[in-house]
Amino acid sequence: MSASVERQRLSAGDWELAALELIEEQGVAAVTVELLARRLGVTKGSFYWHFASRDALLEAALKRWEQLDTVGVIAQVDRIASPRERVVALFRHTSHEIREHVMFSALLRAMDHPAVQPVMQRVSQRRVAYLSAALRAAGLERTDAAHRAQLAYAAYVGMLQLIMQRMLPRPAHEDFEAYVEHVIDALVPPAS
Amino acid sequence: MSASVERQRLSAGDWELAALELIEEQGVAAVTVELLARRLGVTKGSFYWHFASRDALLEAALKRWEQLDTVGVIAQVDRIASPRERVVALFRHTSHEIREHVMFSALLRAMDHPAVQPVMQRVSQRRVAYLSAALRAAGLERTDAAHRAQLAYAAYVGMLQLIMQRMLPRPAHEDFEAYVEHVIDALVPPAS
DNA sequence: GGCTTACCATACGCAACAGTATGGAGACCT
DNA sequence: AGGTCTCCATACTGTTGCGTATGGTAAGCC
Repeated sequence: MSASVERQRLSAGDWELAALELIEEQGVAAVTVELLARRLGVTKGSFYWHFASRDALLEAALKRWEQLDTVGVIAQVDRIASPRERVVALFRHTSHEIREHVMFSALLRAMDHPAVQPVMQRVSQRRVAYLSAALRAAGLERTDAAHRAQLAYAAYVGMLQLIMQRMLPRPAHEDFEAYVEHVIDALVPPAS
Repeated sequence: MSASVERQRLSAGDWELAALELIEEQGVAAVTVELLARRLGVTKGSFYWHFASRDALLEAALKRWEQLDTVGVIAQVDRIASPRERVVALFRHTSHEIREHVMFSALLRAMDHPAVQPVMQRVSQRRVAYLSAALRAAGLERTDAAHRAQLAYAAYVGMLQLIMQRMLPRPAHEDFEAYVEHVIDALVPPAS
């Protein structure tokens, strides 16, 4: 089931990774100490040796996730020379990588939790700032780029919610492709 | 504090309204039987006379909310003759009414709950369908109108999340106004 | 004036979780 | 070989919140 099962002795990192897996599968609320312990084949006596509290685990796990996110998409797209193509590539890449969005959507549902909020805040502001800079490089002026970046990011977050939470029917593959092209057409400034 | 306080005998409707108030203030998770009873000046013995369970109350309250939502924005905007102006008015109205979004945002955070999901699904699909029809009347063809409606609604949902959950800094009034105009410019088709 | 109905109080049981106290077993040094 | 450190099991406490059982009281028939 999990890659980190079947070990005799655990480290704090093992608990963090198991927590991230569980968040991805069942959301933050499902991360209980005893369920995690069962999954790792130990009891909660072990957990409280590694962590002071459940919240301490969550913070550590989210810190780890934020680290991974920072070196994620941006690093891959950043080498594209043409500013406009860089933005387009960002949109397309975002639309096709499903896996990473599962985690993001799970965290989106847990914004109530005080440990989640600051992480999501930092991640979102970093992403919007990057997108805004890219749009400015692609020809928009400062405030337009900022507004367009917020609009695009809001559309991303919203569509993620709408589809993942089944508020809108999950579109067929080809229809979603057409939607993405529509979005690119509407939100990416034309080539200069 | 609440309008429904200071009554001797309660009806099921009083509990539903109190539940909606609580959801708006503190979210769905805060709706516990005993807290509600304290607010209404009674004990839980009363509650379980009116409702079979906490979930039954939630369903009844949400049903009531959905009713109110249906006759809400759409009815007010629908009388505007010009299709394009109707869409613009829809965008502007949505941007200025803050109060209603508080409830919507609270429900957005509770999509995990099985009673919330179908309500939000119906409401969202109804809104997207209306917006799509309006955009088509404003000159877009069928698939473009559908995609644009989804994009706009996703942007609404996403921006609501981003601001209400403090993932992005709450913009100054004038800056938000400029943002709304930017969105209208980007998403509403030009006058024919 | 008794009887029913509607609404509410009191006092439970129960399950889920967080967190604590304490001891034990193995690895590893010296 | 003895001691220490690390990791874990067991067995508790405490809280929160749902739901139930049962009795009480006021209002309205008859």
